[in-house]
Amino acid sequence: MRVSQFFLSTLKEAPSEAELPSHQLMMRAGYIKKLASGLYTWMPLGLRVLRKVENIVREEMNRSGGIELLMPAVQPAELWRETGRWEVFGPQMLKIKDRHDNEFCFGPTHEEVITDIARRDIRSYRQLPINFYQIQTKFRDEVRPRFGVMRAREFMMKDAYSFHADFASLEQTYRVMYDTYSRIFTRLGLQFRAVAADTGAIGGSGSHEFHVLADAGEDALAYCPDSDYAANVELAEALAPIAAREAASETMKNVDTPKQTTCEQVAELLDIPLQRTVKLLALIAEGKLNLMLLRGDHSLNEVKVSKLPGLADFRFASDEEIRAYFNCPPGFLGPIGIDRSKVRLIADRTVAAMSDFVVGANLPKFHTTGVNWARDLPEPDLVADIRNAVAGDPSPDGKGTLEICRGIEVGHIFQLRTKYAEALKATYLDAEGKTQIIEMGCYGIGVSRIVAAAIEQNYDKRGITLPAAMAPFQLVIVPIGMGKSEAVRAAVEQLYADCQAAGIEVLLDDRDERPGVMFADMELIGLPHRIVVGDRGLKEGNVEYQGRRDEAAQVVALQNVLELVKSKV
RNA sequence: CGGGGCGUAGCGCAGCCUGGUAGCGCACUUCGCUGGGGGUGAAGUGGUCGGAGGUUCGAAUCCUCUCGCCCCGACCA
Repeated sequence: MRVSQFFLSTLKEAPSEAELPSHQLMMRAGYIKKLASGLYTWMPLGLRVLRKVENIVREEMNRSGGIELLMPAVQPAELWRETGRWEVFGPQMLKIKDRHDNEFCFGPTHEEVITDIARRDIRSYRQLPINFYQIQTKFRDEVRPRFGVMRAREFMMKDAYSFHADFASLEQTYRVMYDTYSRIFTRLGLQFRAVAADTGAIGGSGSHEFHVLADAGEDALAYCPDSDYAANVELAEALAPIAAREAASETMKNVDTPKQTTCEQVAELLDIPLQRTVKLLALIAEGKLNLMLLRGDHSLNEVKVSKLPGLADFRFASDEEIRAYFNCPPGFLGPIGIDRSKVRLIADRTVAAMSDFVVGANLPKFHTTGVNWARDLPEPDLVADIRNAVAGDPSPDGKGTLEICRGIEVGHIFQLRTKYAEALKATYLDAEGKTQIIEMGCYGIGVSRIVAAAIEQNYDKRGITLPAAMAPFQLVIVPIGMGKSEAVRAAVEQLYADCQAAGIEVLLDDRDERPGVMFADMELIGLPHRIVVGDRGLKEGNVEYQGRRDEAAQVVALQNVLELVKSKV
């Protein structure tokens, strides 16, 4: 491709709305253009990258026995009412009406449609297992779209759905998909991690997320460097870091904390580590008050809390409710001397193992120090894992301590079991001629998000440094003074033709711009290899080669450069 | 949904407080010089100042409403 016949639109300054490096660079490099909030055009250059990702995903899916099809983006409401998700999915689903006033949605996902296909066309166990997939535009009306195509409303997704006669078959395909996803992200050249995930509302027995590792990631991941344990912190089990409760050594006393309402402030005033304080959170569930006790430096995990008995539909108590129950403002709440017949005390495992701790006195402007379980207050009504795991916690597999890193979720695989098949009555006849419910799995990859995530992981001060597998072109030829030097022109034209003949995706910057302009543009858009041809080197029969991530260029004989590039791409 | 901020040329911004008929940098067009890291000179193109209504002799500027965009938060005491 010649730049003069392509469409480049680079910017020196990023639009002010872009915050993340990947978003800024995608805008500056002219990969994408925004149409409206969460809606982006993939410009020619960006589309080439998107297609690279798409093709790798397709190749690997096909290699693993996936069968591609394409379902409609617009789906009838009727189908969603059958599974009850028309209401459940909520405002994230874009609902539309046709001219006859019939209701539809722009598909946020395709379990209903694919299961409808399965119930119509799958009749026998002989047709199972089967794994359908598609690569298609989805629409989810996000509360807050942000970071460009990272969290857009309209996005490209690969979604696969497998159907099985029994759970063992589902588990087998699930493992195949796990391996397929690992191969896809490896081929793309990304640093990633597969983590155990919460199955959430979708249900089912198994689920893994695939994350591209990046500081800007919206998810926190807990992993053990000494083993293969890895989980989303939402799910990671938090063990008590303290082996056993130590004996009480301090006497309990109230201290003045006139303005100190947070653990941080109290710890600072008393000049003690935050790890010796305990904070209380008042939750209301089933009309009852629950006090959650967490160490001062820990944070509540709402997913874990909602799984405790009687707390499925909890909410945080309001200030007014707290005052009514405790006759004390929030910030000074304490567990001592409260009516335990009305309030349930739920302690995190860590808190249950603490001694001589500091907690609110349940008295305005006072905290209590030297508090000990049993001696000063009855043991908790329930000891449970209610916090987010933190770095330094013991790994749940007992093989070391946890580290925390951040990731961008780019893939998610689920064992759906029979949830949708039951609702939509998707059945088959087994070998005995008996009707059975079909087992299902589903497997998603955020194709467009991968592009943003990859750039988030691969950029420098000059621009994008995408892995070769995703780069829009493999090689750029930059001629210096092409318009003036016939020797340069002849050399680059020959080289360009030779590269094309060799099957290299080559871009020729034939704009006859000043060198700095061309270098800057080509570095910005992220091409892995560059050959510079100028009169200066050509006199000696030389050109320059430089990899996008190389410190400096190397001089190469013109006659050898094609071989060099062939060995690199 | 709550809070904050911003809408002026393709992009980045100034002007608004204190009303007087719109400006800067980049980009773009033409010509010249230049020619290995976003060079330079000259001459240009491009904006109903997000929209509607109001106040005023006069509104980008003041008032009201509205639309859009961005950020933070969504109960962690």
